[in-house]
Amino acid sequence: MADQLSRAFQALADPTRRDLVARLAADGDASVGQLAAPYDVSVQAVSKHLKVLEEAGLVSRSRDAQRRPVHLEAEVFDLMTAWIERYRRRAEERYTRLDGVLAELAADDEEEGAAS
Amino acid sequence: MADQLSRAFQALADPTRRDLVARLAADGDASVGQLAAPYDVSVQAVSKHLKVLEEAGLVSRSRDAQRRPVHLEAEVFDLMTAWIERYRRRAEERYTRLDGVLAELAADDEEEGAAS
DNA sequence: CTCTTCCTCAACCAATCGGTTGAGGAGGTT
DNA sequence: AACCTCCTCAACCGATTGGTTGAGGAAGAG
Repeated sequence: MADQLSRAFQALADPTRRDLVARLAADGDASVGQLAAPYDVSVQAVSKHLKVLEEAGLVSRSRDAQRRPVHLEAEVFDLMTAWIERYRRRAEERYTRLDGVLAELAADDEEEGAAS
Repeated sequence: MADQLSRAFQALADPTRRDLVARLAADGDASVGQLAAPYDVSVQAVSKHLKVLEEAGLVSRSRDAQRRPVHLEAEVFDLMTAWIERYRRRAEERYTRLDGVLAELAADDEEEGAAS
C-alpha cells in the first residue's frame, strides 16, 4: 500500500473516516475535539483516523494555538475520480455498445479456432 | 466494513486489484487463470482478490464449462464517483469562493465572542 | 510559576488481511 | 471408467489494523 491512490481508497474505506470528510465538507475546518465529539470512541482513535486521511493527502492540518484545525483538500479526490471514471467509461463502452458484442464474438471465434 | 461503499473503496485500495480492473476494462471478460498469469502470486490468491471485487459489486462471474469468466460491472463505480464528487465539490466551493472566506471570518468572530 | 486544555505518541491486544499449501469439486476429454 | 484442467475452499501464518489506556508535549490562563 505505497502509492497515493491506494492510501486514498484505503482511507475512504472506513465509514467513520468518510463521515469525517462529509462533516468537514459541510461545516468547514474543525479541531480534533470537535470532530471526535459525535463518536463514542476516544479522541486518540479519531486522531489516528485523521492521520490516515492526512497521509492519504485528503486532509491537511495547520496550527492555531493548541488546536490543530483539519482542512479538506480537494486534489486527491480529483485523482480518485479520474481513475474511476477512466475504467467505468471503458466498461460501459465495452458492454453496452455494439463493438462490445463484436469483440465477444471475435473472442469466441478465436477460442474455437484454437480448440480445433 | 458492512456497506457497499466501504467494500468498494476497500477493494480498490489494493494495486493488484486495481490492475485487475484495468485489464478487465481493456481486454473484456477473462478467466481467473488468464487474469492470474501476469502476477507472481498463486492462482488462489488471485481468486481471493476477485472474490473481494465481486463482494464489492465491481465484478460479476458467470459460468462457461470449467471457466468462471469475470465481468466488470459499471454500477458501483458510479456510486463511488457520486460520493467523491459530492464532497469534492463542496470542498472546492468552500475554500475557493468568496463565501468560504466569509464563513471563516464568521467562525473567527464566533470563537472570539465565546472567549471574551 | 502552576494549572488546564488540546492533542499526539507509545505500548498493548484482539481481529482482520494477504499470502501460502493441500485437498477436492465441477466439467470436459479419451 | 480414468484423467486432466480450472477453480474454490480450508487451514495456517505473519503483518497490519482499529481500538484501548497511560504518559507527556505545546500553548494559553490564573
